[in-house]
Amino acid sequence: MVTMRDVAARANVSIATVSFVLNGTKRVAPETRARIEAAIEELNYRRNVVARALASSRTRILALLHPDLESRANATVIQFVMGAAHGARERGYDLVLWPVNDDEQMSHLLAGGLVDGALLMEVQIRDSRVERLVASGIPFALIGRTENDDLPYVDIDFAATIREAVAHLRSYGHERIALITDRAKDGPGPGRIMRVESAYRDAIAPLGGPPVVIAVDSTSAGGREAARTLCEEHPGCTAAILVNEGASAGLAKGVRAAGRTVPGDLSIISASTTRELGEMIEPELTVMAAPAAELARLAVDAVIDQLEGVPDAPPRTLIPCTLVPGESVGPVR
Amino acid sequence: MVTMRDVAARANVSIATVSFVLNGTKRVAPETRARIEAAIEELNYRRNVVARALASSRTRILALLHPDLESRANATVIQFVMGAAHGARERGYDLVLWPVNDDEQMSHLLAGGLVDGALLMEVQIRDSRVERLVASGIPFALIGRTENDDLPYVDIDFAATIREAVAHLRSYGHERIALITDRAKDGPGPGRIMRVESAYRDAIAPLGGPPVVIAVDSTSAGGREAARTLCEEHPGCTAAILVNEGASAGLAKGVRAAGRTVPGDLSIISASTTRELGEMIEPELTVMAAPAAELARLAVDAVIDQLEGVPDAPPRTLIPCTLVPGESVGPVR
DNA sequence: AACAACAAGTTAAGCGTTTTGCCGAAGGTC
DNA sequence: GACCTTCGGCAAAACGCTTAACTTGTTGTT
Repeated sequence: MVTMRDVAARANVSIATVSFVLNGTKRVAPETRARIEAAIEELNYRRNVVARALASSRTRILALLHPDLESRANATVIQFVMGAAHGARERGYDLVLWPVNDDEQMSHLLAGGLVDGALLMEVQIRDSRVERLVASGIPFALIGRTENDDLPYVDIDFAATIREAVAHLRSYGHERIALITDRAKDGPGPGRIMRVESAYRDAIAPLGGPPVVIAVDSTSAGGREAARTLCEEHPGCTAAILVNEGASAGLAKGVRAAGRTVPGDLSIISASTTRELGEMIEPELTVMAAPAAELARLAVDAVIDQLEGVPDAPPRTLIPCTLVPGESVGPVR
Repeated sequence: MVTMRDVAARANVSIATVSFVLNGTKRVAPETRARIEAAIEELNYRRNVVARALASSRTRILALLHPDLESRANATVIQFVMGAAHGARERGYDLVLWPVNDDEQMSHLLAGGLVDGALLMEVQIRDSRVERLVASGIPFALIGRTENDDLPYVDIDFAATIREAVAHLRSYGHERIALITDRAKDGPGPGRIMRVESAYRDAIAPLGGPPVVIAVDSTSAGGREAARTLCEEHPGCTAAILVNEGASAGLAKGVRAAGRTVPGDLSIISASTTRELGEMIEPELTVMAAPAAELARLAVDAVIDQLEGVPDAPPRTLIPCTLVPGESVGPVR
C-alpha cells in the first residue's frame, strides 16, 4: 500500500505538506504543489479514508436508519434510498444502511463512531428512536415529523398535496370525496395519517359534506376492502383520494369487481406514490408523485450542512407531491 | 468520549487486556475479565470502530456497487439491497451504497480503503467493472455472471426458472409459447438476456414450434408494444413468458386493449419479479418471484467468508425463482 | 536599521485501537 | 533444586493520517 510517506519522500517534502495539498488546508508554493501532485500521480496514491477519519475524527459517513423494509418495500422507498446515496456521494460522503428495529441496537451503532450524521426514516409522532438520536449528539435529519417541530426534518407537504388533489377533483365537479389511508402498524404511522386526515378535513370543509375516511392495510386486499366499504357504505362518494401506495391497485380492482367503473362511477387519485405505479394499473391511475429523491437529497444536505457548519441552513422543509394526470379522474356523472 | 484507556484505568489493567477481553483474542483470568466487563458497563463504553479498523486494517464494511438505480427502480432491487444490508448486519458488517457509473471513480473508491469487500450488481457478460474489481484485490461477489464463470457469483437460475414456467404452461396445454425480454441498454444486460433466451429455446424445443422472442423496453409502453407484436405477428401463441418486470402491466393492458382476454386468449407468466407486482395487475398475474433477498444474503455471506477465510465456501450459486400462481394462466382454448 | 508580518515548510503529538514480544509467577517434571 | 511450561498480564510499536506549534527566510514599514 502506498502511503503519504511514500509520496512525501518522492516529492522531497514532509508528509504534512502532502496533507495540506490534498486537503487544501494551507497554502503551498505552486512548484512544490506540482511536485507533490506529480508524485501522487506517479505512485497512484489514494489517501486512506480510515486513517483520515481517525485523525480528523470525521468519517464522512452518514447512516440511513430505517426499520425493516424487506417486506413492505415500495417504489418510493428505493427512490429515497438511492437519492440519499447519490446526494451523499456528490458531497464526498458515504451512506451506510442501518436496518434498526431496536432502540438499544441503534444507540450501540451510533456510539461506535462510524458515522458523522444520520437520517431517520419512517418517523412517528412519538418516536423513542428520535430521543436516542438526540441523546447521541450526532447531527441528523428526520424523514417525517415528530411532535417536536424544532428538530431538523424533511417531509411531504401533505396539506398542500391533499389540497391540490381535492382541487383537481373539484375541477371535475366532484363534491363527495373519500379519503383512504393506511392502518398498518408498521406503516407510515399515526403522525402522517393524522396530518393527512386533518388536511383532508380542511380541504373538503368548503364542500359541506361529511368526511369519509377509510383506513385499510397497505396491500391489494386492503384496497379491495376499501372498495367494498366505499361502494356499500358510501355510495354517494364520486371520488377517492388514496394515501396508501400498496392499496392502490386493489382499490381499482375492487371498484370494478363491484360492477362500477373508474373513472365513470368513481374517480381515483393515489397520492404519495410513483408515476410508475400509476402506469401499472388499469386504468392508468392519476397520481400525486412523492418527491422521494428530492426529499432524500434535502435531508442529506441538511445533515452535511450541520456537519460542515453552514450557517442557517434551512433544516425544516416540506415538499408537496406533484400531480401526474392519468385516466382515473373524470367528470362526475 | 470514553475510550479503552478509561476502561483500563477503572479496571486497573492495561488497555491491551481490555482489548483481549473485547475481542476474545487472548485468555484473561475470570476475575480480571469481570472487573473489565463491569468497567465497560459502568462507563457505557463502546469501542471506536474507526480506530479498530485502522489498527486491524479491517473496516468490516462492505460496498454495494450499483449503477444508477434512481430511475428504473423496481421492487426486486430494493429487496436485494435490504437483504444485503440485513445479511451484513447479522454478521457484524456494515453496508455502504456506492452508486458508480464510471470505472475510474469505482477504482478510486475501492483504493480508499474504506471497504473490505464488495458486491457488484447488474453484472454484464463483458464488464469492465469486473476487471477493475479483480485488479483492486478486494474480495467480492458478483450479482449475475460474466464470461468468466470462475469468479464468485450468485445469480438467478434462469434455466430452471424458464423450464418451470414452460412446464407450468404445458400442464395447461400450451404449446406455442412466446418469450418477452428486455431491450433496455441499461437493463439486465445481454448476458442475462442471452441466458434466458437459450434456456427458453431449450425448454420449448420438445414442442417443435418456432421460438418467438420479443424484446421491448422495460416500461408500460414496452409491454403494450409487446402485446401488439404478439397479437398481430404471432396470433398463434397462446402463452407468453415475460422476463421484463417493467413491461408486465403493459402487456396485460395491451392484450386486453387488443380485444383479447387474459388468460382466455393468452396466458401470461411474469418471471423474475415479485408477488406484489403480480397482485397489482388485473388479472392477478402468475409470477415467478425472484429470490432477491436470498441472493443478496448469499452474496454477502460469500464475501464475508472470503474475508474471514472460511474454507471452501461455495461462491458460485444459482437459485431459481419460485412460482406464485395467480389468475393469468389458464387452459388453452 | 530594526522590527513586524507573512509565506512556506517541518516537527511531532495525537486519534483509539490491535498485536507482538516480553516478563514474572506459579506449577510440573526429573 | 534446577529447569521448562504455561498462564496472565503489560509495554510499546504500529496503523496512516491531521493539525497545532514552531522554524526559517523574505518582504514591507517606519
